[in-house]
Amino acid sequence: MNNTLIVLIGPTGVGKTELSLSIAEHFNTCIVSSDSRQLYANLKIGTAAPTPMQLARVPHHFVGTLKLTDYYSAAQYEAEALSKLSELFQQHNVVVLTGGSMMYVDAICKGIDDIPTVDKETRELMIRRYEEEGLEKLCAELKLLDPEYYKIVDLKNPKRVIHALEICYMTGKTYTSFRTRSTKERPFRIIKIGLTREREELYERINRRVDEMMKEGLLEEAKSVYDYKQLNSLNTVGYKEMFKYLDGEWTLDFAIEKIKQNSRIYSRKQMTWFKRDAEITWFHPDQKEEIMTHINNLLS
RNA sequence: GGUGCCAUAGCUCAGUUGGUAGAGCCAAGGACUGAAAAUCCUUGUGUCCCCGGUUCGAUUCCUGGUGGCACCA
Repeated sequence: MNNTLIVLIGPTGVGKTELSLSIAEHFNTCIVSSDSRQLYANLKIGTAAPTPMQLARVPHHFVGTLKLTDYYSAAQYEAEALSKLSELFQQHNVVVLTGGSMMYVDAICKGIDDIPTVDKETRELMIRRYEEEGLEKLCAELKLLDPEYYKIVDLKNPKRVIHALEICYMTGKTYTSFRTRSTKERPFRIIKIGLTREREELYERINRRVDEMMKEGLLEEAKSVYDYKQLNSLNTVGYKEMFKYLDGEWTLDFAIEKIKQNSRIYSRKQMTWFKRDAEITWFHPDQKEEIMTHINNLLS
């Protein structure tokens, strides 16, 4: 029997965690998380990370393993998660992967190009140049250094332009030369299950979950990491809004509304990404029977 | 009760020297390969409060009404 990775995806708040536990328990296996924020140990409440009780039910990987100050990226995740998977497949025929970080999921399923990691100095320099010289100047530079990528890159998106330039400067080669955009072969079979709900139903769940987070102490959690608020790990829905409140810019009620709103927007962005993936078979989270039948049909 | 001001997109408002209107927010759609819960892009027909009047033509000017706000009683 082939090793199989069951990939459970869907927008935030749809109900991935609970279903992933059921499936993992059914196959007596473990869960690999694909969530770029649940990775951080100090962001439990605001990222709706699995609770201690849930963690006790099924072994999880890549949950709460990072410090807020750690640098991390989708590529690092790809390497570490693949290595972890090959280890897990020695014990299990089936492993469950779940999470909402679209690029992390794709990094595992399709792989991403082998591009050097940008060092701290280069990134800081480029961010400073962006702030001092402006985006247009950097675009003009990219046009000279990598005309091919210049033609297709979103010239209004600073992160894309900056990253391409970082690679050009660090390697002396064009960013294009690293961009193969090819899909990598994986030594396991992948079954993609998408979870979805009616828009209204999903929004209600998201709104309710934010209220729950507040009751569980999201504000206290945000206070506890306030000193790190400028870090990328805290450029996260749930925390950035609480910081606005703590800084006196927003009222608490307004900040809570913004968390709900930004979570709703995030869920739509996730759906936009997942919609174009033809390999996903979609279900409502309540269709547990149908999902298990679907998986078992593919496994047999 | 009197006087003044206001009434335009789901919300906050701009504007039309009279030729039926546009910003921000919201919302929706999209992009996405080492910062991704990030970052970026696209999308605006609405009884211009209601009834009359003036006018070739009124959301715009005028009478009256309704609602809101302020001040005076």
